[in-house]
Amino acid sequence: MKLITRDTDYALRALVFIARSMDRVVAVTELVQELGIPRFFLRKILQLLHKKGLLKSFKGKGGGFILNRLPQELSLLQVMGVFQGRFSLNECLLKKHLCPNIRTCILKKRIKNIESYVARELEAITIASLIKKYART
Amino acid sequence: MKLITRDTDYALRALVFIARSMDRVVAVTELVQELGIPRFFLRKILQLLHKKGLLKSFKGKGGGFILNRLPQELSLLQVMGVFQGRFSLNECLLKKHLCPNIRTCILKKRIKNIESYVARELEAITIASLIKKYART
DNA sequence: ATCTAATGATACTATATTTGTATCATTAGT
DNA sequence: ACTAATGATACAAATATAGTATCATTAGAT
Ligand code: FES
Ligand code: FES
Repeated sequence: MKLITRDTDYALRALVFIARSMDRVVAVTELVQELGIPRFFLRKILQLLHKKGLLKSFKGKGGGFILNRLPQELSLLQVMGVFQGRFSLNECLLKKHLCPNIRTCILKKRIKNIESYVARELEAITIASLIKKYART
Repeated sequence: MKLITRDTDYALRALVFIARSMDRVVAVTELVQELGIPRFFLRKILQLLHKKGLLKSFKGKGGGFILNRLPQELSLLQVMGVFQGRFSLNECLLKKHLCPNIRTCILKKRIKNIESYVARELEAITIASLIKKYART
């Protein structure tokens, strides 16, 4: 089972490419050619990133997208948030019959700990950290 | 987005209940009454747990299930494995165009680290640790 | 032996999510 | 006016999740 869905994946790649293009406006056509993502699907993804404020868009001829955040403030966690909602393991594993001590439930605490660890790590994976470390072919 | 699906969830509750019943054979009917899980769905789940060797089953009148593992050697990770397959974030986020240094890819390493952390934690959540800490109502 | 209450195996159905397509309106550069 | 881009929105296909149903097999009880 995968934690990261395809749209998150595609979005991340597009964002990395756009970030590398600095302040140049990048059109969908270019991204499709570079990344090999189905055109209409990618458009929908970029439109959503725009609606959520992660991208700035320009309509009309010569239009396209640029980042609307600093690369160091744009994380994988945020991108996942856009397409997959908030990450969690599961609300409550042992319902009332099996786990009466809701206040002191240690299992719940352990689950929350895992969740926040993962969230922290995914937040640390920023676009900036990705464009720094990898050169283009 | 939830990491744990319903069948894993149900399976865990059933296993906890069965573990608490010690060496007594527990039938589906009893579990349905206690846990309020749809009968046929629960049957399918238990049959799969049996096929995967986590439960021992007894057919015929007075039949049912008992654990086929020591509670301290039966973890949430194993149960998830049965119903959801191996947990992973995503194979490779930035394919060859964006991430040419496959051998030294730091992103990949970070992702693997998150995965193995989560796996370790989920393995530490054993049935034994659950039946010890919570009394029945 | 027969009845009965349990699981084994397997196929089917329904619902939700993921993934992808298509169309028309709007905008802006030339 | 023409053209090349995104915005909004609806539609459709594929897959995964959740749940049902049926018949065969087994073993205890009488
Ligand atoms: S598992 Fe939900 S309160 Fe303990
Ligand atoms: S992300 Fe796949 S090799 Fe770097």
